[in-house]
Amino acid sequence: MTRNTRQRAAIRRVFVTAERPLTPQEVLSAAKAGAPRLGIATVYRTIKALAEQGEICMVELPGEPPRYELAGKAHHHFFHCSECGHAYVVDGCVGDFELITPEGFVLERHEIVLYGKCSKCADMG
Amino acid sequence: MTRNTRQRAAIRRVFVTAERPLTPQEVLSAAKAGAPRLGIATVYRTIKALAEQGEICMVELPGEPPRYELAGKAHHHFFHCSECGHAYVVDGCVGDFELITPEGFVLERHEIVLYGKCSKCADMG
DNA sequence: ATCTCTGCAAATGTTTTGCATCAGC
DNA sequence: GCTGATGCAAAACATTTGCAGAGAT
Repeated sequence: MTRNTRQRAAIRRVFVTAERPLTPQEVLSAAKAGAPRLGIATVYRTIKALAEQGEICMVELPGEPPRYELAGKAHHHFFHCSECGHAYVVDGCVGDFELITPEGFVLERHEIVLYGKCSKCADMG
Repeated sequence: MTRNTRQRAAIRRVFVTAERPLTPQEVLSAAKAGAPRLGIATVYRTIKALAEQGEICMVELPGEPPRYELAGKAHHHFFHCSECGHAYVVDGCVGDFELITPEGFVLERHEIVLYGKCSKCADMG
């Protein structure tokens, strides 16, 4: 990750302007605007490198391929639209999860995933 | 799904006795006790059929392959042990998720996933 | 000019499918 | 004996890796 190539610049720009976590395929499509001959292998390699440097982080939702977003955001979760399939950021958090943690288990982290229709898809339906 | 074969009986028995959701590979290993020449393709096909009939249901956790468990249980979530990788059932639920649902979004369903160490792994560490 | 990065294509790992054979009914 | 179910092997699909050549410094 030492050289500043056209491909990497394009991929970084995609993450900076994205409003939701993106799959590698979405990154490829979007970054091709700035680097037409970009290949999927380069996307995977660059994502891996950016994640290792802590610039982006992985977002995993149940039954979905990994997505990636800029790192350093406040604690948040996601709303997964059953219509368009996009994952939207949901700020904040509710619930005391220690209450349902079984005896003897050590709770370190939690994830909440909301499902339903996003405002766009709810309007259309 | 009309014939009652040795393989299907073995796979059904595995789900009935399981205390946590199982991956297809885990089902294969466990069911081989009752059907030695069982192949992974049969496991996948039988799981699909049992799920379509509503006997079992799919459990998807972030970044994990699908697991399956007997259907018809009360509302519950899962605790995913970062040490042994098993998914444990967590009964009940906390939090009012409407509170964090964005304006205009329609909330239909939610998932909570807890992460940390299960009692066995916590004892050893 | 050097040496990293890229794109292609082949390898990998998981799930699905085709097909000849086996076995429930 | 029919016909659905099985096991094997090949196909499909997403991700990773090898390698020769392109390009940043």
